[in-house]
Amino acid sequence: MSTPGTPSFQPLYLQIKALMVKSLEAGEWRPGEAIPSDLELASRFSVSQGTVRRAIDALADDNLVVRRQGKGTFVATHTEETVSMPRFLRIRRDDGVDEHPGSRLLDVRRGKAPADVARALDLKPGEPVLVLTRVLEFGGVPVVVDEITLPAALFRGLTRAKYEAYQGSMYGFFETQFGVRMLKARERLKAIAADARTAAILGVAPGTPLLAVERVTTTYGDRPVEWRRGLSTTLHHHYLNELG
Amino acid sequence: MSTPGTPSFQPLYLQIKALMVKSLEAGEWRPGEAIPSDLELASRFSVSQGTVRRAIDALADDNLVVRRQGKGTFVATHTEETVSMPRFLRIRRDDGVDEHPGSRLLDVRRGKAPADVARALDLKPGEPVLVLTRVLEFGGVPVVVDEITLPAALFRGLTRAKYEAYQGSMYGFFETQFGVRMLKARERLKAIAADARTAAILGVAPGTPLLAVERVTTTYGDRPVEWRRGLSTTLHHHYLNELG
DNA sequence: ACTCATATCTCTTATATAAGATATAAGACA
DNA sequence: TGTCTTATATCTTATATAAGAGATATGAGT
Repeated sequence: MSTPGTPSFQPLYLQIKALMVKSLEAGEWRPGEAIPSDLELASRFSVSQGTVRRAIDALADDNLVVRRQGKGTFVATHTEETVSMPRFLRIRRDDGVDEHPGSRLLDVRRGKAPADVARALDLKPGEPVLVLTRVLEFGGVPVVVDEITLPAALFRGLTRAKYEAYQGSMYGFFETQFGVRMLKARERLKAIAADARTAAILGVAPGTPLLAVERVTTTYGDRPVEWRRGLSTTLHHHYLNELG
Repeated sequence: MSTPGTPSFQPLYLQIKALMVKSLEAGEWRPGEAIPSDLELASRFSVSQGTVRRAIDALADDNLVVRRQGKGTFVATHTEETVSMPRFLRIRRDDGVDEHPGSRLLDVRRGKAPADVARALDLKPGEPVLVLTRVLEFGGVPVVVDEITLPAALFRGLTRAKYEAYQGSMYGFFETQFGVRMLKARERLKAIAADARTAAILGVAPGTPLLAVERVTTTYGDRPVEWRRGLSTTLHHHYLNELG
């Protein structure tokens, strides 16, 4: 019988995985780069190739690395998402066309974390944050208004000009410019009535039902590093979710 | 160079997996039962135990089977969800309490598939369907109104009385009474204004923003077998989604 | 209650082989 | 000589096998 609370037996390959996560977190292997080969890692950790493989499989399951046969295993990155669909974006066109939306930054300002956001971000209420407001446009039509709150301490030097100079996705920007890697997210969806300002941006009548998506995004160790709230018209778009 | 269209190389363990899916689909191994042990399967398919393991791992990833160390590998079932949260239900209370909602059936009627539903279910427009209407209640408070459309051919003999006699989740009912196993689902979420009837059921004002969840549920071979549309108040509840 | 045997899944190692990617050497040819 | 093509070697990950030890659950016997 195992005492509740006692950490149950952890297989070797998960221990190896944990070591590798540390290397990733410490930046020993950087996004986009290849990590050492199976055999190198096997000798480094003094385990068999098969055990290293299982550890890497687990990392690949968590989307921390990507394996490419014949080439190597690469640290996952948000900077290669410009071609495909951003990994965390679930809004789609109703007609099924897989369009990559454009992003338009409306505003960057500093502020203090309100109580609820502070709780979600593990900050003390009133700690300095950055608040970005942006619009996602499908085919030039505004569909989503995002309000993105970031702990100022992690994103020192983020300005509107800096973001606009960057070519690529927002998470790619965070990753390359601030070393903050967005790994997981938890979203809570609600339906709300459009306020006047959002309605104006989205070109709908105030009071129109909008899809509200509140997201807490985390990095290594499930540490929350982003809080955002997106409001979407769902006249010609929807939020897609696959249950498996 | 591989000719486009040529089926690319398929590893042995995936072939074994496919064979096992056939056995599951054919009902050789029934929901809740144990499948043969690793070693038995290895000898049956004339491959090593390791290869069988990988095949079973793949089945477990797809939620088709569940492994229990020391006991065996069991065919996944919806009939054991009464204790835990139903696997496909994402509506949660805002206060974080993990409550299992109650289900109240309002109506069962037969009808003909309208064009859009027919398309989603791979039926011809006008083919006979069953339409169930039910309410999900959290702590006795109605939160979701579901309209569930089923191909009549697959659910012959489904009546209100029969469902109410069954103790357990709806998918458990479908599984045990009709042999239809719900494996995957694809949901499209929108925000809409409450119509008069739904508003009355949910106890909100007509026009209140509701979360609309359209679901197409599939069984083996990605064959669609259920279409449903749920309308939820999101005053004290939300739809939870983890992105990973 | 306790121990023990046994059947199960789980993990680790070791060894081969296959398949994809890439660089380099060798040869054909103008 | 210079360039193109082909063959070869050598990386990489991917797959398969076999054998042994560990962990968990169950039931039989004491």
